[in-house]
Amino acid sequence: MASSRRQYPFHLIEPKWQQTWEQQQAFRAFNPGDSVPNGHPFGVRHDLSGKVADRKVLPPKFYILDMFPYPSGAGLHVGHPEGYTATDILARYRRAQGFNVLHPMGWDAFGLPAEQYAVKTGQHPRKTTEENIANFTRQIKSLGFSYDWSREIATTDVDYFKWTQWIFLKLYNSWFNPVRNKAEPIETLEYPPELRSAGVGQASRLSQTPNVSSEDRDRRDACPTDLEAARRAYRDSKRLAYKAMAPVNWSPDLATILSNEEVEEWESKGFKIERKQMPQWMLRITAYAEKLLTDLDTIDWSDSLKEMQRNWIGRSEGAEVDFAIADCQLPIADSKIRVFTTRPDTLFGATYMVLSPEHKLVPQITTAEQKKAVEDYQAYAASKSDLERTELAKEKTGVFTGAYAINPVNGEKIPIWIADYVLASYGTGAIMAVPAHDERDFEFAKKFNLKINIVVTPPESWLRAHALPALKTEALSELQRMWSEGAIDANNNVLTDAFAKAPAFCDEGFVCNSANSEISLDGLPTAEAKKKIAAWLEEKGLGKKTVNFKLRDWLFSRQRYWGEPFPIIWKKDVAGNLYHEALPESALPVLPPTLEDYKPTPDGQPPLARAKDWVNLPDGSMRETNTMPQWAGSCWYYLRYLDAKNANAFVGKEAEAYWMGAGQLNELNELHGERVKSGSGPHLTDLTNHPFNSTPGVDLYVGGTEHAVLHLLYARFWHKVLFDLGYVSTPEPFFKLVNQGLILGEDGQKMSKSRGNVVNPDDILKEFGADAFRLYEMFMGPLQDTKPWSTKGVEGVYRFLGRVWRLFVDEKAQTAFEQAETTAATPNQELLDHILLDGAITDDAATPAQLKTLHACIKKVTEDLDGMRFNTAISAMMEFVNAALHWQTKPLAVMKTFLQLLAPFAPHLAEELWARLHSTFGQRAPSLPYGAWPKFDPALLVESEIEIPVSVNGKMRDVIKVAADADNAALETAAKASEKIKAFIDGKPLKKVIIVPKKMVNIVVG
RNA sequence: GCGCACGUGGCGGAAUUGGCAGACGCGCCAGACUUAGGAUCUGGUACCGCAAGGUGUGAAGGUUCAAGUCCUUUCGUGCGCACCA
Repeated sequence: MASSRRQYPFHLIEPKWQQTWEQQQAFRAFNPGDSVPNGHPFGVRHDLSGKVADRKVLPPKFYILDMFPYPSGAGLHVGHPEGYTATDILARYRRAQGFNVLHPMGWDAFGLPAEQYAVKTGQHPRKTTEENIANFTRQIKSLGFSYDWSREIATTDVDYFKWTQWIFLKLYNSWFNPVRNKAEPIETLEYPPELRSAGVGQASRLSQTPNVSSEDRDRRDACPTDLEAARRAYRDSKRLAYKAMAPVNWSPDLATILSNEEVEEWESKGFKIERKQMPQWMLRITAYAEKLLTDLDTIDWSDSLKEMQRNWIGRSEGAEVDFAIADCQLPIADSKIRVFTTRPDTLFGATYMVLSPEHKLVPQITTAEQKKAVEDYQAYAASKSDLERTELAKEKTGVFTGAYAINPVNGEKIPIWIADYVLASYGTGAIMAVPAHDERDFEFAKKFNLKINIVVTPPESWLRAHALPALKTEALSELQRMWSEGAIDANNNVLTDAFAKAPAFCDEGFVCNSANSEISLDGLPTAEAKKKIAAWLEEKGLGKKTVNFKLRDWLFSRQRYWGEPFPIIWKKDVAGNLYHEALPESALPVLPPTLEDYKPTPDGQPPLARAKDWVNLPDGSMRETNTMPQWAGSCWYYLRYLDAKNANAFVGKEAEAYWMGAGQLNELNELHGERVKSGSGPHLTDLTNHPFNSTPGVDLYVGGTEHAVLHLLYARFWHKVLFDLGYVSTPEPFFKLVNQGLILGEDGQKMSKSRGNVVNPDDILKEFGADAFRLYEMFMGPLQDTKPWSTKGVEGVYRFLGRVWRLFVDEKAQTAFEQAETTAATPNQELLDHILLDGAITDDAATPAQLKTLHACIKKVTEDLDGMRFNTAISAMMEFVNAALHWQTKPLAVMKTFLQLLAPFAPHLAEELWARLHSTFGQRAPSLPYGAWPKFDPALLVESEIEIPVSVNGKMRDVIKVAADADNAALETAAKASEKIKAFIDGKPLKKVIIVPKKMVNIVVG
C-alpha cells in the first residue's frame, strides 16, 4: 500500500541509472597497463579513451575502502549503508576531482554460522554462503554505490584463498631476525654452534642457550634424536607460523578453539568456553609488538582507536630479576625463579613471592607437607575459566608451597606462594610481591598475614590524607619517619595502626629502607631508583631491564570445516616422530574435501579428519586437518582488490606500487604539473591537500569499531611481514581510518530483534528510495557518532529531494506523468518522458545574488567533504534549494553546477535531472560522475556591505551595516551612531573600544 | 579501578582559529490552497516576560574587552580495558 504520494519517481529513476552505470562499467578503476575502452567516461575525462593507461599517464590514485561484510543470513542492516554511503560519496567526490578512484567491495565469507547450518542440515556451507552473498549483493546494488564490481572478491573463492594459503607459506617459511628487526626467509636463520656440525645428542643443550626463551623450551616436547631433527626443531621454533602446545579457549559446544579476542563474543552468546592445553598453530605476532605500537604514530586513526590497540599490545618497561630458591635440591638451571616487575625500585620491599598455579616449578619446590594443599589449589584454579577468574576476583585466594626464595638485595628468606591472581601467560608467570606498594599484593598479604615492608615514602599530601589520622602528628618529618617505620615495627606479621588503616601507596615517591652493604637507594625518587637498581642487578648477573607485552601470539588454528585448509603435511622421521612440512607453492590451492557430515569426529578430531582419502596421501604423509580462522581472509583482502584477477601473484607488483604507493607527490607534480596548470587534470589544490608524501596504503578505510583490535591488528601484522619480505611497499596498510558510529533504534536502544526496533533497509528503500536512504544516513549526524534512527528524519530528507525535483520539473508535466503512471499496467521507465523541465530554467546569465548563493554552497560542500562532515554539507544544499525555489529565473549553468554538488549524495536523482537538463537544451550530456568538481570563486562571495555585531561590555546590542572595507575608525563611528548602542553608553565613561575588522565591535564603558 | 571520547532547545544536531549560540532537519503552533490531507506552500518556534528587557551550552570557580570554545575542580553519559605485576 502506498501510504502517501511519492515525492518524485525514484522507483523508475533509481533502477534506470543503476542499469546504465553497470552497462557502462562506469566505476571500473583502471590499473597501470589496462586498456581504457573507447568512450569510457574515465578515459574521456583523462584523455585516455581507447589508450593503454600506463603508469605515467594515469592520474593520481585514491583508494577508498569499506570493511567488507560477513554475508549473514539476516541480510544488510542499517549500519552497513552508513559507512558505505560515506565512502561512496567520497569516492564520487574524488572521482570528480580527477583522481583514479579505487572503491571495491567483497565478502568476508568464511564463518561459523554457515558451518553450523551445515552440521544441522547437511547443506554445504558454500551453498549457504553463496545464497547470502547473492542477497547482500542485491541489497548493496540497490543503493547505487559506485563500486568497481569487476574486482569483487569473496574470501571463500578458491582463487582467493589459494593466496591466503600462499601468504601462510610465507609466514611459515620466515623468521623474525632480531638483529635486523624484520622478518626474513627461514634460510637466513643460522643454527646455534652446537647444531652447526654433527653431534648427536647435543641438542639437549639447547635448553641452556641464553636467548632461547622458556616458551621455546616448552615447545620441544620430544628430545631430538639426531642432528637433522634437532635442526628442524630449532627452525620450527623460530618460524613466524609455528606449532605449539598452548593454553587454548576450547568450546565444547562449538567443538573448536577460539582466539583470545573471540572469547568474549561467543561467551556472551551463551557458549561454554574452557581453558585447555592443546597443540595449535600460532602466528608470532609478538615479534611485531614494538612495531605495531610505534607505527601507530605514523597513521591517521582516532585517538580512541589507537589507544585500544596500545592497550591490547600492552607494553610495559621493567626488569627481570632472579630469586634463588632457598635450600634448593634442584639442578642448577632450575634453582632460581625469574620474575618480571615494573617496580624494581621496590625490590627491598619484596617480602614474599607468588607463582601462577600453572608455573612449571610448582611441583618441584612444593614441600611434602604442602603437597596436598597445593595440588588441590591447582585443580581448583584449572576448573575456572578466565571469565570466572576475573568475576570471582573480589577475594584473593592462594596457598603456601612450603618453599622459600632469597631476596637478592637483602638475603631475606621469603615464602613462595601460588595464587591465581598471578597469570601464567604474562611476564614470567611469577612475581615478587611488594605488599606495601601494590594493591593486589597488599590485599593478599593482609588476608594471609604476610610481612609488609615499606620502601617508598609518599608525598606529603598523600601521607596527610591517608596516614595522619592514625599517626597523630602534624610535623612532616615526623610523619615520614613514623610512616617508614610503620611496617617494620610490625613484628613481621602484625600491622601498626597507622598502616592497617592506610591503603597501599602505589605511586611514585622517594625510596626508603632500601640499602645493603653494596648499594643504597634511600632518598632517590622512583625513576632514579629504577635505573640504579637495574644497573646493579645487571652488574651482579641477577637481572636485567626488559620490556613486556600483554600481546600474545595469535592462535591461528580452528577445528572447523569452513575455513582455509593449511598447506601443511605431516611426516614421520626415522625415529617415528611426527614433523610438519610445508607444501610447495605449486600444490596450492589446497581444497577442502567433500564431506557428508560436517561434525567433528567422535574422537574429537576436526571435521576434515573425516575425509580419510583426503588426509592420507599416497606417500604416507598426512594432511593437517585444522583450518585457518575467519580473520585470515580479511588480513589481506585490501591487497587482492588491487589486482583481483591476477592468477600469478597475490597482487601484481605494478598494481601494488600504484595503488598503495607512498611518496607520490613529487612524481605527480612532475607528471601532472602541466595538466594541472592547464586545468585538464586534477586541481593543484586537490593534489597538495592530499598528503601523498605521508600516505602509505589505503587512503581511507571506514568501518565499525568492533574491529579495533582484531582485524585491524592482524591485518597490520600480516602487512608488516609482507613489507619486510618485500612484497608490499608500505609498512602500514591503512593510512587513514574512520570508525562509523553505531546506529541505535528509534527508542535510543541498540537495535535488536528482541526489542522489535530493527529497521530493515529494504523497507526504507521501498518507501523512500535509495537516494533518500543514503542522504538520511549522512544527515543523521557526524559519521563517527552513535545516533538513534528516526524514520521521521528520513521523511525530512525525502521531502528535500522532492523539493529538488520540483525545483527542476514543470508542475503540469508532473501531473501528466502521475496520471500516466496510474493508468500504466506496469511501471516503466518510458513514463519518465512525460517529465518536462520547469520553464523558469533558462540559458540566461546568473545574477550576482544567484552566483553568491551557488558559490557559498560549493564552498561549504567542498570543505565539508574534505572534512567528512556530510551532515553539514547536506544542510548547505538544503539552504541552496530553499533559496533557489524562490528564484524567478533559474539559470541553466547554476542548476547544472548544483547537480554536480548533489551527485555524490543522491546520484540517481542528480543523473536523471542532469540528463533532462541537457536534452531539453539540445546538449549532449557529459558524464556526471566524471565531470570536473565545481570550484568556488571567492570573488563572488565578497560583499560590498556587511553586517557587524556591536556589543557593549561584551553583550550583543545591535547589528550595524557598514561597507565591507570600512576601517576601524569608520566602524567605531558607525557603532556609536546606533540609537540602540547610544542608549547603553550615553552618560557612561568610555573605557575601551575593541574592533576586530570585518567581525565585531565591542564598546567597554564604566 | 584505569584509559579514551563526550555533555548545547521537546528531538537529531550546527557554531573553521575565543567574536551575533541554536544553522539544517524533525516535531509542534498558526495560516494558505483544497471535497479531503499523513501532499504542497507561507509564517512562527531556546527559556521567562504584554513589552522594554532579563536568563541561558551538565554544575561551580577562573582567564579575557569577549568563553559552548581556553584553564581548574566537580557531576553525569558512552566506549574500551580490567588481578597484565
